[in-house]
Amino acid sequence: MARPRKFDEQQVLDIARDLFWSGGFAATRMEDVAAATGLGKGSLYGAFGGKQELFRRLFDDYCAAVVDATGRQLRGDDKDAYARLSAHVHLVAAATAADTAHRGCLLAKGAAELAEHDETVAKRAHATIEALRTLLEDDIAACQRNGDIAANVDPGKLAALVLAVLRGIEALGKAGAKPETLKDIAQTALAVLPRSVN
Amino acid sequence: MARPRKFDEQQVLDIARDLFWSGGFAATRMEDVAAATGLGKGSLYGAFGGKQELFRRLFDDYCAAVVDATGRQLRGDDKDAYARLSAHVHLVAAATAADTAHRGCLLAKGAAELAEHDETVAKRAHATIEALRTLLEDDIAACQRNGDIAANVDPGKLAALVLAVLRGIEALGKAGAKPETLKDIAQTALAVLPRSVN
DNA sequence: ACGTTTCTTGACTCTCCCGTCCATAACGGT
DNA sequence: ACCGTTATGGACGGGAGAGTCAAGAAACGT
Repeated sequence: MARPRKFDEQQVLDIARDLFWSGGFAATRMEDVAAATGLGKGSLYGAFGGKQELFRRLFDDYCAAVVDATGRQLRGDDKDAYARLSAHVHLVAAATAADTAHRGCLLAKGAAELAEHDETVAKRAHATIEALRTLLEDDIAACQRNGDIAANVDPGKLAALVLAVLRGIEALGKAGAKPETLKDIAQTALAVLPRSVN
Repeated sequence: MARPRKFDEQQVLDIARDLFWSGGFAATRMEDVAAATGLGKGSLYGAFGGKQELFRRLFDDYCAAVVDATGRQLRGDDKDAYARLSAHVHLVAAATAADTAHRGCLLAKGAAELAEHDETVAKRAHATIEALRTLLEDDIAACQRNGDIAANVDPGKLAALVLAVLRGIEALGKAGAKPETLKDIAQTALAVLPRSVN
């Protein structure tokens, strides 16, 4: 009954996300998004409403994707819980080291630039962090049930510590730390976790 | 022989720093700086050259101040090295928790927003991080000489880990973590450091 | 006192970019 | 085939903000 869209909404969001990710919110122009996607500005505004709303959409998507990916890495049997934790920590370090453009994490970048002025972004960032912490806590608790990590430590506190280390790795990566340093941090962090005394 | 300045350059830098710190680089207008300092825009541009240069100046000052303050907290006798380390970690957590405006660290914020586009800022941020790491390493080495921390661990790697935790605490604080969580992280991080087996 | 030099002020220009608008195009139902 | 509806795209308006400029003010040396 009406003219259908010529573009894929999700694809536009992905392209826009990369632009905001690389350039930041303020430095990315809607015209850039239009040019990169091949859309006219009218279509862009018609479909997403505005710069702020567009960013919120892709920020939401990004947060959901991060939590989802982390969940897939960390959920599983108690038996492999420690292996998954170790793999995840090393993966974050490797990914940060591989990010030669030092884009960092859109979560951190977006939050740093917008959280103070945009309640929605701030809330979303907070919820994401909390979700990541919970995933870590669940996995660490599994490690404890399986005897890989000392059972006499609060898994929630260990999870918060690991999360801080992971966020710290990203922060240091953005600040230009050497890939080797990042990998060392991951390794040392895992090494100092209290193992079960068998 | 000529008209002297009516304002104190350092004071202007301090005020401008707070503005950039709270609002970010892009969102802070030179007019805001002029209004907050009581200066006209002409004086501002005459004294500092432009927005970018002004930011670089105060960013440099901030970095130097952070390194200086950390140095004063961490340098000293081997005997008290561990106490200083512990105090420092707890202090960072407490300071982050007390930052109810979630301004975070100007170092992280500035680096996130500008490092990609401003080589000077990126280099300065990197140098600052490296300086902090070295201070931590020296103190941890002192702890090891004094028998407070296991001597069979590379102090450089422990320093990198502690630094990551500290940066992570700030990142989580900005993301809205509860003060209690931040303090827990500090405490847990210190608890998992390998103590000497006496 | 006078001139020189530098500082001060705020109005002005110029650029940039968000968001809008409108003429046109494409589709589906009837 | 026609018409209503929605998408398209580019031109346009408007506002905001970075940086400039020129006229006046204040100090200091002579």
